[in-house]
Amino acid sequence: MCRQSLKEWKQAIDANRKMFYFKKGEMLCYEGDEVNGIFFVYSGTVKVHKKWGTDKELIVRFAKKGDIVGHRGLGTTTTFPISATALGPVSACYIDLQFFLTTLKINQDFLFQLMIFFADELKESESRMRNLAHMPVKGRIAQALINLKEKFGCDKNGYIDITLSRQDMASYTGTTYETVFRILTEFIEDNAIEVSGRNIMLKDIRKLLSFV
DNA sequence: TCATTAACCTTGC
DNA sequence: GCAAGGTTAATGA
Repeated sequence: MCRQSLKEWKQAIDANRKMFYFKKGEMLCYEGDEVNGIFFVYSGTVKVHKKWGTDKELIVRFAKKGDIVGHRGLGTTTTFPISATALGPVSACYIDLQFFLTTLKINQDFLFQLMIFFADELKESESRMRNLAHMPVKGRIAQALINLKEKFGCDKNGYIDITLSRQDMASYTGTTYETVFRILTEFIEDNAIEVSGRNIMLKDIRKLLSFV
């Protein structure tokens, strides 16, 4: 996006946006809800998840600052195919769908950026689907840890800059929390990672990659 | 601040 | 994967 169009876009957003603040555990949108707009995450982390069977959930992806949530309602369906839950305090900006669609028609650069975003997301989604289907659990968890580190980076102590419960890890990797716990223990014994509470530090990425 | 409760973690089977 | 027991976090008085 060029400077000018970004500036115009931001000004337009300021005129149309509504800021929303969510506490930990609060939901931005519910699967099946009518789509009236989309969210831009301003701060905090959001998990995007989907019901899987009757009571299981699968975490599709994590959205952080600057990411879009709810854009998949843009297609021919008029309801959200996913739910989104705040993992911590989140501020998000809600853009009216009509305004968003109008902007897409007018702002070519923005349209282009969005297309790139969709392409990247599709690529990641396809690779995750393949992994869930063919990779052993250990490989999936190793891959998930590497992905999370790439996406969220590390805090000042070297731990991955996202706090996930074992439950969330399990939902993200398509397994149960007991399995997550046991495999994390194996990784610790292998000296591949270090765990402090819910924080995880990757110590030996090459070792992790050997399971992928 | 403390007690109660709920959610989450860990472990053995 | 299930269930039990322990731990931590959240809530309300």
